[in-house]
Amino acid sequence: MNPEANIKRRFRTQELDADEIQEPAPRSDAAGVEIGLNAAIVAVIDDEPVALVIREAEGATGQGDMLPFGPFSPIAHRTLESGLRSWVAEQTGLGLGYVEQLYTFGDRGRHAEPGDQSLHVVSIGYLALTETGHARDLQHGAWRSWYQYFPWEDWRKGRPEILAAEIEPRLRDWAQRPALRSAPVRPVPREDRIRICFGIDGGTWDEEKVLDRFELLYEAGLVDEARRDGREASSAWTGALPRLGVSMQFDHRRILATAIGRVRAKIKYRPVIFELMPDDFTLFELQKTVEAILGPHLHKQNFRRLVESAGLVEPTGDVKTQTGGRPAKLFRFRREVVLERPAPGVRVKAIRS
Amino acid sequence: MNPEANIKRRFRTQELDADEIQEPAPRSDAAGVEIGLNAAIVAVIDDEPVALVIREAEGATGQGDMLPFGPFSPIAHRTLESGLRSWVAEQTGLGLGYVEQLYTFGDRGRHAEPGDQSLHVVSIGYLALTETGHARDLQHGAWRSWYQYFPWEDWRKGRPEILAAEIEPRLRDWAQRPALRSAPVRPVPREDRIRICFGIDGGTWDEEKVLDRFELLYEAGLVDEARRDGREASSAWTGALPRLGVSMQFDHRRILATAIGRVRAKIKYRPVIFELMPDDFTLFELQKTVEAILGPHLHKQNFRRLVESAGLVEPTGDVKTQTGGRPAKLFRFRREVVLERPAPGVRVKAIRS
DNA sequence: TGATCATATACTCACGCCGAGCATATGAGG
DNA sequence: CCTCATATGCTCGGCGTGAGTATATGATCA
Repeated sequence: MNPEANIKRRFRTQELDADEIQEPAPRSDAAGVEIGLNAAIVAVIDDEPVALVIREAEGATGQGDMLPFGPFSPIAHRTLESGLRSWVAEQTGLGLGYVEQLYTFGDRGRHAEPGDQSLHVVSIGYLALTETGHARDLQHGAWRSWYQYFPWEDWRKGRPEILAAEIEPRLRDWAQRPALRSAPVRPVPREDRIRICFGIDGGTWDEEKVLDRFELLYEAGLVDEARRDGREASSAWTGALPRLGVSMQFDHRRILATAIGRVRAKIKYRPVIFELMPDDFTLFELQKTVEAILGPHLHKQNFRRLVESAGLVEPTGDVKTQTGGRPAKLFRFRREVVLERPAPGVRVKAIRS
Repeated sequence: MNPEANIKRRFRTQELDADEIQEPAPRSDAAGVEIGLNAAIVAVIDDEPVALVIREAEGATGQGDMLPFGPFSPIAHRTLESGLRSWVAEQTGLGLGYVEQLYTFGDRGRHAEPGDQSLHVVSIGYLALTETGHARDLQHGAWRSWYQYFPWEDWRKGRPEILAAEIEPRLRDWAQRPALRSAPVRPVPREDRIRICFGIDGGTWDEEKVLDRFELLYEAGLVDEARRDGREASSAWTGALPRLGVSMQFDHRRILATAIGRVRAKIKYRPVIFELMPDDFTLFELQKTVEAILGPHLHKQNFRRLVESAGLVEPTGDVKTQTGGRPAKLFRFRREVVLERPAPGVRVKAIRS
């Protein structure tokens, strides 16, 4: 049995995803699939969470920022990850440290430039974390706050106004309109999806659902990428739509959303936060970095107790003065924790026989 | 700036992964990358966790079982996931329900048939969960206990003997030998990796680290796939190596390992376990299914309390007799929970301003 | 120089989750 | 009808964690 010699068209099984993407007629052939490697590189600079973007010159053909990316070449690249590192090094001058694969996007139309709907690119998104010190080595590109692309995710000053002012009314309007081509077996009502994603009507805001929120806005035609991809805008708001965040080229904003959600989730069960920290830091600086990633404020004393009792840090012996008050003890990451604890806090804990 | 018109060979940045794969000379050109869609389809039949495999006829060219898979065709397939569903339907007759992307594997040599080391295939692995009832609709292929491929993961009867008898001594031997080509910046000593992955010397067994354990065995040359891919076997044991689990073709065992780890992790924070259950079930049947996935036994009363108090199930009103004792109440999954709770149990909880 | 303030650090308490054991209900099978 | 196996219900104790209060120490400025 050799399935590779057996490419033919076949019937569509029922689709479970509630996706309504328009389908342009494909033009390229089966072999013409290109693999794009995309890097969402995250750092925290001056307590601001930032992503590394390549900014398009004004008036250029494309529209908006891009993430560093390039095609995967099986000749030049030993692995997918090394290919990514090469592209990032070439395009930005940055040598990556921590790198983690996020997701592979392959929907039609998502990664399409205007006028060329048939380019079939499968995007493999990666998350990279960079220490603030290294972040300043940048040669090309720019660090840009990720809240410029997702203003509704910025809860540092309380609930963002854009939610009640712009997003929620338009989403409610969209929820009233009939779904066009969705054929999920058991569709989740739009009202419920909105409530879950945006935590309204008694729901709670889950800071990890960054991608879900962006995809909902995309489906509702409320972000520029949706209109660019040919999705019709909400009829009631056509022409009067404000830009919900700064858009990006291709599906890069989706990849960045995936990255933000992943970081926010991961720092809770893996010590990846230290990938963003310099070698020595105060506990308050650490907390500020965590808050930059997660959003809302944390309880200071409990944060301190948590971090110390978990054995995540150890004091260096030095202190940092000029903090505006009592000098703060400096700490460093205890790398040995990963050798000691398996993974802090699992839910259903098993009992040993 | 157009990175796509800029494919050329570039220097290698430092590699952070501790990988020592041999690198055959590439033969295909840059455009010849094929995308393989692979499905790890999981079910629980008679309290046994099983995966759907295509069994190779005896004496055929390849060696070992395969997961259902096929190449992605941008013409025939609207999305990656619909392509996967098509391939599975064709090869097994099974219509998939819950499907989730796992990981994209792209290392050289991993997905290579003997004698053709230059085939460049990027494998996108998927996890699918199938209810026991649907599982019997199978037309081609076979359900096979996943512990046949990973006997060291089977802790239902206590710690598997194969660990102390076969695996640990060989791993300790491997740890003593010098690393050949690894060039990580901050290498984790082999002893520590073994201790973390297999929970020996005071470590704890983490049932989610299925992939880490398999990759360690691969690196140590202790699984058949490693030898097939050209990795030299442990010198001290050459010729006397027992097979550690049943091997699979290509990198399918690695994908299955990823799938097992993902299911084990995911049932702890998402109600995916019900994708494996029939509509009506007793709480003990539910517990048995969870235990089939996770391994060790759970505390019965606490499991019951957890499931009920979380609002995950509701009684149907019926009972199931002939259970050998008092008839058990039948329950069904309360789908509304996903509309109510965001995600049970996050670690660092944020306080509202 | 000393008063004042801001920050760092320490201690305490209470609630709730969860591991663990005991007790009771109910029907099957001999 | 007795016995057993399983289902179901209840309770206790420890620990994690949210949250408040108290103290230490140095910067800043009148």
